Amino acid sequence: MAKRLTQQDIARMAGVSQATVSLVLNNRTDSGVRIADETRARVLEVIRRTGYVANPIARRLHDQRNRILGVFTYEAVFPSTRADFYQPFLEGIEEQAEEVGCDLLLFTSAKAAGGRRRIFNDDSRIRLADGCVLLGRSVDRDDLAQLVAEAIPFVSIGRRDDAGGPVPHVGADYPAAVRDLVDRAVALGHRKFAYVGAGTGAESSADRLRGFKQAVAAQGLEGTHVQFAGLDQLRGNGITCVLAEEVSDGAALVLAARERGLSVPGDLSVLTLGAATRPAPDDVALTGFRIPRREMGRRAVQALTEVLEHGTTPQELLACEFVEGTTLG
Amino acid sequence: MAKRLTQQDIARMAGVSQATVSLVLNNRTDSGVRIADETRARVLEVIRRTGYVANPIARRLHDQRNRILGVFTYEAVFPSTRADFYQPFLEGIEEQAEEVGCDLLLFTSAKAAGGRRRIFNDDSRIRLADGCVLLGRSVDRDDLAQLVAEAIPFVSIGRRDDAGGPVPHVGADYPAAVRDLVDRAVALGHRKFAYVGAGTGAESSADRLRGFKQAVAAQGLEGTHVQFAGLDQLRGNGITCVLAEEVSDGAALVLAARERGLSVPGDLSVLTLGAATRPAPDDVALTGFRIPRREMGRRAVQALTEVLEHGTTPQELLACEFVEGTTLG
DNA sequence: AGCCTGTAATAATTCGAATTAGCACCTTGA
DNA sequence: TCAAGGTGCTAATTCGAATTATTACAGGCT
Repeated sequence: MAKRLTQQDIARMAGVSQATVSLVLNNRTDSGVRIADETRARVLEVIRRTGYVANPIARRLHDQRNRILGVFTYEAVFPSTRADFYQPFLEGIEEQAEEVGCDLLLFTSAKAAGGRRRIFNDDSRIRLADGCVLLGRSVDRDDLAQLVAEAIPFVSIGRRDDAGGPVPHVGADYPAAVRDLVDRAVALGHRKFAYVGAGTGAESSADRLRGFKQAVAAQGLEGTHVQFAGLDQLRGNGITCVLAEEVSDGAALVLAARERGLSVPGDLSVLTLGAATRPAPDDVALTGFRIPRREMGRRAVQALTEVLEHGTTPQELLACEFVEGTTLG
Repeated sequence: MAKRLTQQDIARMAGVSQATVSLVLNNRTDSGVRIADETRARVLEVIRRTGYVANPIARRLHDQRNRILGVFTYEAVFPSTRADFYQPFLEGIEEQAEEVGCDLLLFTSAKAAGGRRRIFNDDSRIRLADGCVLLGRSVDRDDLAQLVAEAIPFVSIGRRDDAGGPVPHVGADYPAAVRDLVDRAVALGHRKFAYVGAGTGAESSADRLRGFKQAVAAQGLEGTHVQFAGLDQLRGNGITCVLAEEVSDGAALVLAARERGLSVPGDLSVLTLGAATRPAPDDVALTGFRIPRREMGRRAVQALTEVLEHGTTPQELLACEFVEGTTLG
């Protein structure tokens, strides 16, 4: 197997020094560097003849960037059961990575010590990348704290509470989106609301519930919070509008109501808050909002670029887009 | 911007030399190298505390392994329009990569000079990875030849013709799968067949058509080949069984026939050969075969491991599984 | 003391390309 | 004839980790 050509080889063939080859190759014409046209031509001719291409490895060693961005997820990204959630984010990430000329490193080697991957284990490879995008509904708090403590350049997709310091993130503005939904419902005459879902745990859940509470408080209305949707219970309390954190919960509620002979949105309005932890039927046109997942992916990579270049700590919330369905009236 | 830690830094902290850190890190215990347990422990402690990981670039400049496997595709992998095709392969790739403890590098930086990515451009990063899996319906012949010529470890998913030498690949055994379909149809009484699809260009197309021709020849029957499916033309020629390369073409044919009041498979049988270049409706239960995409992904990574370890040139075709649908009778 | 034998660690070099400092040569001009 | 200034190129160093050759030192033996 023919050994790869080096600049030294080219230099020898052209009867010049390795430095000259490098200068010609990089077309350096700035101050203090001059190569005679005749020499330049001779070197270029040898390069053309041999088809020499600079070894990217050696080249990267010199500047301080590998042009590799890491993508960390707490579970495998490709299984189709996870596709609904990860896919749109990754699409944006890939797009922007292509834009800035970086390759993406998926940390598949992070062995699941007990089912779930960890960023920091005895042989963490996180530093292989120049920086890292964190992807997942929730993020291990210890991992997060360590990332901050060790000043590893990273950006979380999804807002994160401080963890021993501010956490750079690109999230969705759930409070605003939920408030908007409540306000629309109020405008249509609704007065008694229920929030169905965890409302706690992951920041994304807490943010939604917070938006809900803010909205009902601002309107001076009643709003209750339950973990699970009990149709009878809701109806019994005179609730006319339900906000379901999970899309699948919302859809299930609509189907259950209709099965019971109730009209949606005639008797009950159901709004969804976009969470897609579980796959949901797509034959129910729920009213709610769309999480700008792809855009979040793009922005996360842009933010990471800023972190890498200026050492900043970007935090940004993107607006969610209202989706006109058939379940609000 | 916090500079990346180097072995020199670790050495300073542990009060030893850079060489010692390297030796400890690589767990070198062979002849002539000895590190006192106490020293080793001290160095390891600093490494653990700092989360230091060797710079892959520098490491790769010197020897040959990074535990990074590259994945090259000629287009973005994540857009949902491409998901049907890439997803199952990637699932297998990710699975096996996790198995062997390697991270995956997606070459998103390969600038699309004119829409399509290229492996070799002025700053090819292919060598960042230990080896590379090539993914796509067709592969640029020049790229392939250069990979072979430069002895870059790689494995193609999908059989490839020689390109200045044998091309390592893990493919699907289309000829056998198509022959099997024809034989089944013959057993049910069919005598006149048509193959609908390119049948040329990509190896996967050519292989299918070859299998088709072999099968009808072996049975001494008639088989015609057309690029596009014209229902009238097919019927006019007395054809009773159509093999459609593309799933979407097969589905379209079935829908068109039924719209025309024809019965499938009563009046016409339609078989699909699994190509998923375009998204297809999933409400038509086509009879045909399943391409073991996920398994191919797995095997490709295994094959790549063999290439890396033994310098072999594995070539393997996996069997396709017959899928009993409702369109053959 | 002098010599040998292990043991434990380090200095120095290597990989390939980029960069900086500086050398050797050639004109000019006084 | 010699300093000044410009031109064209190269030697030497750098990046970070791996490896080879070498040194330093302790303890045992004659």
